[in-house]
Amino acid sequence: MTNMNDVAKAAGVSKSTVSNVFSGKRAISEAVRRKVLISAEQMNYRPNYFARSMVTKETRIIGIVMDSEKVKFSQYNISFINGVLKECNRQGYRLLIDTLADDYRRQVTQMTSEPVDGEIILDPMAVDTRIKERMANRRLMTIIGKPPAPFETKLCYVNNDNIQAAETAADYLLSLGHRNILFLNAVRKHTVSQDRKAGYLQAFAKRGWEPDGRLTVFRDESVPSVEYGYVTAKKYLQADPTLTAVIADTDQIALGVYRAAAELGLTVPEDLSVIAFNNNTVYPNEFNPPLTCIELNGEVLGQEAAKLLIEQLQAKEPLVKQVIIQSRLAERASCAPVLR
Amino acid sequence: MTNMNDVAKAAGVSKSTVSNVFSGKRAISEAVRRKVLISAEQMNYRPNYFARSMVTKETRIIGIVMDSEKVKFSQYNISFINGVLKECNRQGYRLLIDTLADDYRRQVTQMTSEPVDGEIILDPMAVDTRIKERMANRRLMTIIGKPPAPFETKLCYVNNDNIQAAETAADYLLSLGHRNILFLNAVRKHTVSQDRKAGYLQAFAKRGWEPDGRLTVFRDESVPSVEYGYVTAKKYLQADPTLTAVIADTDQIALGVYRAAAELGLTVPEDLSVIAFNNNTVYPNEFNPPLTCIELNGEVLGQEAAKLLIEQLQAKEPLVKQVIIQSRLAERASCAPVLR
DNA sequence: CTGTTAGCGCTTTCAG
DNA sequence: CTGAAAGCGCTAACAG
Repeated sequence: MTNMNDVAKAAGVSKSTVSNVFSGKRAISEAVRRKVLISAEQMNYRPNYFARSMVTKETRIIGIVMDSEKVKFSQYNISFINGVLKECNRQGYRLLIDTLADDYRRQVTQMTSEPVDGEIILDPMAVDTRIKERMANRRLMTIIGKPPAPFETKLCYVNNDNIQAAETAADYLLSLGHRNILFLNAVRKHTVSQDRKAGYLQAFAKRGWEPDGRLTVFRDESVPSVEYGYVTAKKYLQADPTLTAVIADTDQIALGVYRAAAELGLTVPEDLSVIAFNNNTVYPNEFNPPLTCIELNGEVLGQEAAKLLIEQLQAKEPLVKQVIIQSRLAERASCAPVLR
Repeated sequence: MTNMNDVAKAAGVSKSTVSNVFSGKRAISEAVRRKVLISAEQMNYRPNYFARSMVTKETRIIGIVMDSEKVKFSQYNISFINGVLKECNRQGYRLLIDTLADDYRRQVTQMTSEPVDGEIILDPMAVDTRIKERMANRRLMTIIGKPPAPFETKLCYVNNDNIQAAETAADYLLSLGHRNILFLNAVRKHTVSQDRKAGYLQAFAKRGWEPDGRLTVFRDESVPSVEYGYVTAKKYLQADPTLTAVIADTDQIALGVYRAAAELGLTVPEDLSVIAFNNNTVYPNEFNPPLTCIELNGEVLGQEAAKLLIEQLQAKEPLVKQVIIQSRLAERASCAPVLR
């Protein structure tokens, strides 16, 4: 590999002149600049990324770390990633999927600093060693979702307003006259599910009511989405004919609900209203009937996360800031007033 | 930041001993090893990623580069990425989304070597500067899809067997008695579309027939998938009542076809058979009727791509190898024998 | 505006 | 099995 010295010699200038041509940190006369660039071009030279990073202590790479057990992007993540990517591109950063399998993490030979300036942490958990460890090392990060309670006021995070989202969903159904609403929530351990439950309760509370606690179901992680929606909805709908509406955690779960309804001879939305949280506008629109949704804008979430992280990287002072993203109701055709 | 020297001093050993403890390149007595590890732990030390990379000339990061215009993962890409990630994890590599906006790429200050050992190149085009440039610099890569003709025999690539896939689709419809089959193909410029067209023609040819050339339509990139399926299918179906089947490039396009059919009073599959290429088993299964597909296994593609790239990285000799992935027919309920 | 010099933190000879 | 010394390719501080 040809290096800076070679280029300097070929162009008949000093190493630091070449450095400055490429880093732009100091003005260089146009004549010299051109000479250097031509030599570099001929020799097919480009500055070495690591050598530069080593001295500047900056990589211009941000990491995204997910739960190392799953190491798999979901439907949900993809729009998020696209948002992150968009902002990275705007600001000249690269994105590293910064998850190593646990087998590797534990090996001493793999114990190195992370090659990133900062990280976006996905799926924070109530007890999260990833976050603790990074705080101990003063690494910069932004969390997606609500961080564990002890850190909530100390960290940067970006989150959907899950309380508002769930309240909007429940309130919408209540306003259509529904009273017995089945809530097919996500996995219990995540903070999202707790917030959504709170929002759901709040919608009832605002009217001075309280829903039947048994109508909030938490998902079992091992069951696929559609299956979860199908099995659970079928069970509850059969057991309780007064149920007139379902809130589903995702559009795929709603699909399962549709199937259950069809099998039970229930028509959506005449006999059963269905609403879901989701962040994909393509499929829900083509469901039969088109699915009314609370649209979570994953792309905006991702973009804000990247923006907030990069803001931290460039700030002189430590920065603590939260960004909460509102979601909105997209009325389509899966909800209707309850028939008396 | 604490460095190797600090740890060496604290542990009362030399720098190179510390180095060997962390790199595992030379055996170290258990007593010394433990002493070093304890000191490191106390000082919260981890070897610096870049300093190491700089001398080993290895990053253990692989890049994935997409068309820098779009910088956006599609539905299609996600399972692919998951496959790549799976293999990276298995082998202890990290994944960098190695796309910088064109504005940045063109800046001299951003001209550096890429911080990766090798790259996976997405969406190769007939004339692809990304590939040319990398070949000139002897960078290691594997291409996804068929590389531009001049390089086809010189590069590693992984591809779906698109000819086989399209032939299978067309043959299936022909065997059901369909003769006038509309083919809603992808964008013309990609090699995929050409291969699929070839497969489609081949199915006819094997029976000594030739389809009406006007029945193969290429997609206009600017139109969203569902829209493309809807508008095109509607137009052709109205113009030509002898059409009894459609091959759609993706499940979303098929969704558009469903809508067109519904509007024209055509029932799927009785009046119109629909089949699509796709790599998502969740949604198509829940369509009404469930969509018969040629299933492209994106995850396998991704995994093989990563495997092939890492194989190159570790090979002593240059390696040229191709991996072709077969796809299979998933019969669901959107195709039926043609009625006479 | 240009050049000289001293590291950044690690691995890698090469001697012990 | 351990240690000393020489670089990897770059930037930054300083002097001209």
